[in-house]
Amino acid sequence: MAYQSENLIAQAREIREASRVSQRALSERAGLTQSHISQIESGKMEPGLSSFIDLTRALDLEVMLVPKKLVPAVLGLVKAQATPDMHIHAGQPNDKRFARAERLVKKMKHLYGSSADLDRIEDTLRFLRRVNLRDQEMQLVRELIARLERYQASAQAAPVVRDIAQNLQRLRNSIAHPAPSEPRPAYSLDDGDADA
Amino acid sequence: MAYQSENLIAQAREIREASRVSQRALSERAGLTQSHISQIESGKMEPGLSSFIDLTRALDLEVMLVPKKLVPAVLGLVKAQATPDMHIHAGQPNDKRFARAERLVKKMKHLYGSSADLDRIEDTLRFLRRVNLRDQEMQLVRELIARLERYQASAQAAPVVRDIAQNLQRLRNSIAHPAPSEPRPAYSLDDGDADA
DNA sequence: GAATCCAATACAGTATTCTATATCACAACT
DNA sequence: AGTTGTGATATAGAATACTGTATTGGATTC
Repeated sequence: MAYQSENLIAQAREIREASRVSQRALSERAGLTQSHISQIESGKMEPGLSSFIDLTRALDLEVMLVPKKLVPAVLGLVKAQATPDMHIHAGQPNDKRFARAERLVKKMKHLYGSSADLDRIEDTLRFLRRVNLRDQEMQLVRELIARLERYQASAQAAPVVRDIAQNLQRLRNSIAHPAPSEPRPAYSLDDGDADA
Repeated sequence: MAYQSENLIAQAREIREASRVSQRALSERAGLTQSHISQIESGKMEPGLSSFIDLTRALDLEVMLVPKKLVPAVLGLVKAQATPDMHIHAGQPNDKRFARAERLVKKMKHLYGSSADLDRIEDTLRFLRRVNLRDQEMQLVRELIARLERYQASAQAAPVVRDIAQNLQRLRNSIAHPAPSEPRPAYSLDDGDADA
């Protein structure tokens, strides 16, 4: 099931990982079991409010209620403080990034001939561009694009390109088919979409 | 009961009352039952995280994760903007609309058994919810949902459901596989995190 | 006094969380 | 090869969230 809470949970997970706390260590501090935390983080179960609070408190976080209107302000506040030595130049808006990436792919197709992998990348980029990506997801995309740029002219570009294509597609699938729980109907093929 | 969540819940209740929204009205917008809300507010039961989020979102609030250190700052920010008379738009935000629709589908699956069409609708809704829809597109979705609500119990629901599923899927495909490269309004709502 | 709208409460049934314990596969390091 | 730490998973059972529906008593307003 696609839950409304996945953002919050993903955030908590990121912070846990960033602070190098293992699920086990956290479980002791928060008073939950490791298995429980694993299932929550992997989206296999939806925590109760109090479990979630326990979890976040153990990470030195507070759950707060903020008027929608103020969300950007708070976000700014938190972000400013959170990464004092993180040099993520927030410069380029995502949209431009995608535009550049698509141009790059086009150029590669033109130079080295088109391939199934390049086609896949192009297609997936076009898709991802339209979606609201979480920071974490955007980060992944950024990395993949950077890698593509780095290896574009390399001799062994082929396997790298394939890997990038696979990663992008995986991300895409995780967004397009976010439901891990339903008994998958037989008609749903593993990879592509049912679209036609 | 006296749990960690007492505060948050009390806060939510205060805001509900300040906005003069009855439990019943809120229950409809949040997709919970009035009885449920009453028990939550009176501390007789601890809501799940997602129930709580549904609740707060219906009150135009966001649940956010804030480093303990920054809590006073955020508190100040929120309080400064304190609500002289906050009232809630009658217009349902899209998010709520989707939540309701998904809930409806779930109910239908439960009542009449799940079908390929219902699965498809569920899947597609989950997808569309994540995407930036243009006004025109959102309008279509709204109409389709309204139709689903109207026909949910009808005798000839089946063909209607199928038609709705088809329409939704077509919309989805047009987004996932845009024919030409198209610009999109880059608009990032509430997804924020402090990245590691 | 009747009619509303409100919140609280009850109750039956289902679905899910949550605990506790254990295991597995995969790393990294000795 | 063995040890250790990681996260993912399995299973079984107790607890409880959640739905739906319905009723209650209180406060209003006509």
